[in-house]
Amino acid sequence: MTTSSPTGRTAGDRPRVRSRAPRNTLNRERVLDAAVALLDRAGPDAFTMRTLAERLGVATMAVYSHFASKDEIVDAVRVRLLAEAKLPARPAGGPREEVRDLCRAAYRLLADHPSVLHLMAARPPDGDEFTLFAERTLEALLGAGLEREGAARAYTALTQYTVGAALWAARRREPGAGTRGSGLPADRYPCLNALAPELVAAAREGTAQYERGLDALLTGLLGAG
Amino acid sequence: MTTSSPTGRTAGDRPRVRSRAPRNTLNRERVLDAAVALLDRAGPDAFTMRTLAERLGVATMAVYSHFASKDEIVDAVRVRLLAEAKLPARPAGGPREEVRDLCRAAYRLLADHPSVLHLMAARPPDGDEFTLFAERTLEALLGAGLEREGAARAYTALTQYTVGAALWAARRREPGAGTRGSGLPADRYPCLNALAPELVAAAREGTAQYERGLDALLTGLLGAG
DNA sequence: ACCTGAACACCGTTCAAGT
DNA sequence: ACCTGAACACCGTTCAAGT
Repeated sequence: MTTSSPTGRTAGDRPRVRSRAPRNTLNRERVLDAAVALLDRAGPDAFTMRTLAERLGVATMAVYSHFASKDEIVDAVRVRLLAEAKLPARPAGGPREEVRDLCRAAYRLLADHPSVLHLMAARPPDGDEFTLFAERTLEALLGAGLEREGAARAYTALTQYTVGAALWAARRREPGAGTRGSGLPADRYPCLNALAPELVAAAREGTAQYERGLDALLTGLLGAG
Repeated sequence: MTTSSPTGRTAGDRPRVRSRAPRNTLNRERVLDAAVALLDRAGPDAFTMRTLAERLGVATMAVYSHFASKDEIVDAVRVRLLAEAKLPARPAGGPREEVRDLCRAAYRLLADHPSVLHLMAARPPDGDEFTLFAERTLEALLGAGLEREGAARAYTALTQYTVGAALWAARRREPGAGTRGSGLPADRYPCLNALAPELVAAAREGTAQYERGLDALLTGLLGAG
């Protein structure tokens, strides 16, 4: 990836020496690109103003010329990724299928970008940035026959379930997870022991597990359509 | 709260001066008590080894005589609170009611202790410490007629929904939340605008909203019992 | 064995200074 | 206007020392 440096710097013993960066290397766009990449690749713990600046090849404080604080960057990342979410085209199947496809798209976004997940868990979207998804979901719920309060409740429940499921799946994907079920006294916890393989499978599955639960929730909310 | 100090220290200008604490002031129990209190009262961001030690009236490093790291304390807090969770007595109503009551108890625990919520979101329980809740829920799901795989999937979906809903409710309870719905172009987002009051109400409700969604999910999972 | 204070390697952010 | 480096007030944790 590292082609010959345009600055012609010799690969000396103190590579940290950075001659002053060109006047307009940075802008909000470039900062956000690097932020998303860093967040997705290294996780929220490694998302640091110092390493972010390092990836950008610039001094730490240069970033503060474009964002007032780390929180402002985090907010902007969330807005960008939610805006990027590709919502499905309106399906032919009717309102129930549309709700299902919209939720699947939201789940996929969260599963693909663990960073957004973390950001959503820390501060659930409460308006402007989530508008398109919310609008179309509410429209479909109303189209499915729910009255106003029922549609609002159904939308909330669907979003809560989607975030919870994505969070679960993301954590299961991390290093030390998965090898459990042992160490439980079989006489005290017979069901847990008997169903250990199925539980591990359900936890490992992610998408398939989510979609089964989603169908159940939709059935409960909309009827057995 | 501050009664006269047993050490007879004069209320001088440097209250930070702490004469050596008695030999056995600390133990794991006392550390965990203070940790839970601090976590619940001040939130995860304020949960610091330094302030924890301060609450205990002891030097920061004293805590490390009983726990190897901050993570170990966090794990122990999670285990303790999950163990403390009061599960409901077996109801007369049958398996569906038992599942519902177990989930409500789990939601109440998470809602009452935002700290556990944060800890669960960061690392969902994967075995030993969650055993009793899992065992009884799985037993009831099998009793409701689900086969092994169906029970495991249902348990997973219920837990995911419960964590997601509690997370949502907890964040809604924080300072700047609630006053939204304005600023949206009504022609682009007609449903969102029309349902704004209902959405705010659903988000604000917490428990009632959770229980409606739970009933829907149970209906979808178990049939219209 | 248990508690302490100084110190180390981090972190986000302020500030005065460079161009 | 934009970028830089030193500095400040934090953080978790190591270490040598006290009792």
